[in-house]
Amino acid sequence: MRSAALRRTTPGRKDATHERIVGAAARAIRRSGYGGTGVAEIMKDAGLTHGGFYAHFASREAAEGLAALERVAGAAAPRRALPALLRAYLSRAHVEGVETGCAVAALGSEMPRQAPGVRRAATRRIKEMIDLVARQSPDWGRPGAHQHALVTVATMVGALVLARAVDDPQLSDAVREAALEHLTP
Amino acid sequence: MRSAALRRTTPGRKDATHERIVGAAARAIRRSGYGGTGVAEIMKDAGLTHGGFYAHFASREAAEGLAALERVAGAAAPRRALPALLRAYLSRAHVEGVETGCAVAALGSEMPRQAPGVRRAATRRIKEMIDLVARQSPDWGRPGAHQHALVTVATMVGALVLARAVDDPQLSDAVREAALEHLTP
DNA sequence: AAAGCTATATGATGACCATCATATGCGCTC
DNA sequence: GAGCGCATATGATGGTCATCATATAGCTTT
Repeated sequence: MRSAALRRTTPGRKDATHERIVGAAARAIRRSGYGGTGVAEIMKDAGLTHGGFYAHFASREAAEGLAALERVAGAAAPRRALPALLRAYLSRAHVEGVETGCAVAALGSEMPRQAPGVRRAATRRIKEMIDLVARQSPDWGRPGAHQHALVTVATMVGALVLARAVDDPQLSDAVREAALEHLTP
Repeated sequence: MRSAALRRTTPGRKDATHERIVGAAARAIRRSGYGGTGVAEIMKDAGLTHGGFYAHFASREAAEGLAALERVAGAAAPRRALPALLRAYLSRAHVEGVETGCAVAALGSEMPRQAPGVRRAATRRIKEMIDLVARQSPDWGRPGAHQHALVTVATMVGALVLARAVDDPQLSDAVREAALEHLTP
């Protein structure tokens, strides 16, 4: 059906498809939420059909646990300094790019009702995000630096959630910009 | 079936039931999310059965739009001064009381994919929350006060979302307390 | 106190979805 | 270059859920 992209049995190719499915699941879940994402949607996103899903995962839940572990653009990517990270995190592009952006903001309020495995993965991601911010903070090492990172992350996530939730573009921009100015000295 | 609570046709009683259903829907939605809340769950919460739902609402979506408008404890309630409001909002009780707490934190990351009516209602709630904080801020009226309120609300919501998302009680408390100390001077 | 109006209950229907059994067809091996 | 093994596709099945048609029962009016 597809041309060259779809070798069938070459050793190691299954793993590639597997990762493609996980990536598609991560995107679909951020787009449609945990409950709203069906197996069919995930597989269509990966360019496959729903039946083949179970050659890779035991159940939908298993896949969602993994997908939560998927690399999170906003949380893990940039090694730049804090101001640049903040500008990227609080950019209009990130507000509009729910599907590929920070999963903590996209799924945060759904976490309390997720399966334990999913919550564990989310907790790990959140800790990574806090550590990332803490290490890039100017007073890294001083007392209170960790607390300060907690607050910074809370403000980042809260501002992104609000800027996305609201259907008023002016308010959305105002939230982003107020948070950005507050956080960048 | 029930004893005295269930008069059938007394004028005005339908409205009371109606409000009971809206309240039940608001709780159920905060508990189970927008997609995860079924008509049966809402009606059971209201002490009725699923069929009667359609005597009150045209569809599930219609009810959900209304439920989003429902008064939100954390967002609309207290007229006290800012520090008291913050202590309540960032209390452990509020972290644990998803069902009756702030709907913005409980549903924020689900908002981008909701129906227009729901988003409009959410936007109004968020604006009310911002105004509430702005009015109670000590520098109410001075330039920048509104921007400052935006940041305060973002930090409040973000901290609550994170404290609830995480499955590590210590981290949950740390986020709450760091945000609280940062916001109360 | 009987009849009628109307709020709620019961049960049916059709859609959607996760899961699984089985079919198909691509490359690798000989 | 023919057959075989394995990844993916197809189609079936059972469960869940929203919606609706119809049944029931309590208040109200006379």
